[in-house]
Amino acid sequence: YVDEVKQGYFTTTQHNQIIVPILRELWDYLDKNPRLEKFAIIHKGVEHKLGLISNDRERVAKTQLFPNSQPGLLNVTDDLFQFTVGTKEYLSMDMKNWRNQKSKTWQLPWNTSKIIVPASRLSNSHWRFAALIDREGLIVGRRFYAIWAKNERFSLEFLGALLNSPLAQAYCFTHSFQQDTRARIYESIPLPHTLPLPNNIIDGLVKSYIVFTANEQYDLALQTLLKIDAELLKLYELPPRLERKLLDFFWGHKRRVPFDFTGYIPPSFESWIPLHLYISDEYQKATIGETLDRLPIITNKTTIQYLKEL
DNA sequence: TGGTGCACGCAGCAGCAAAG
DNA sequence: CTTTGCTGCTGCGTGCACCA
Repeated sequence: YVDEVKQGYFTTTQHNQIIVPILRELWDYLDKNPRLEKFAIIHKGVEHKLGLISNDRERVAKTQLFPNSQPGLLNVTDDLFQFTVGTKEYLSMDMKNWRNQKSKTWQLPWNTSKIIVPASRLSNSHWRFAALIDREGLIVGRRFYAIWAKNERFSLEFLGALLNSPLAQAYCFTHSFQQDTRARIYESIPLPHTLPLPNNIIDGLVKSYIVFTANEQYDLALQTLLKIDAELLKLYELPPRLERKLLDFFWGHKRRVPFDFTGYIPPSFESWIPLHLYISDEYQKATIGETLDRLPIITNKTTIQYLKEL
């Protein structure tokens, strides 16, 4: 007998089960790409004294500003979405509440701009988490990680688009089996070989998306979000077949956004057209509502079920 | 300069709770 | 029962002091 795959093809879980990650072909294709850790530094949020959160949460977090406090996030809320968050709290900076007096996490530059991602998964679906762009200088508790860009040329809008993209989300889904997404999983998200310059098209689209969602213009927000994903995927230069496989991975899964988003190109649409061509073509001709009416009807249930199970 | 041991702070595990 | 999310706790890796 001859071994047909190398041992490295497999990954082990914490229970020593041997598994083959989903979308293995895609991750192999991106194996030589730079990883997030090369361009960004990630830290866990601050930690309070043992028992303090359970017994006296009011002492560390209030809904109103109070002396020696800073706006921030302590727990995940229902209105935490990709790019945006509704509910914010004010966290006490009082050293008496610190888990460790010498902790460096409290000294981090919280009042600077950064990306915030949750420490635990937000859903069991293929959309695992939501990345926020924080320009307010929020301080976060240990249920979150903060991500600072190492390079000035690396815009926060691009970083946010990258983390919220189907590629990063699929990567975390297929590489993490725990309740929590570990820092090293976020750090190892593959990046495109060539990064865009500041003020690129993605930056503008992300800024527009945030405005549209704030104004509850969800049709425009959905169109913009599709464009963000399309522009970002273009940078990876994936073979159309692989890009399509990645997008189909999300068909039927609810995305963490304040409107309905459950898929890209219907699986019954059989040609391997890249997303940017698919939406640009549709976008020229019609509004998104009309587009949805004109989408091909899914007829082959076996095919759909097969794609869902991939 | 390199080797060793130790202290400490954080990452992540175990287990709980709430909600459906 | 499952899903989602949280906190208490602790093993371990990092970094530093000390020594040759």
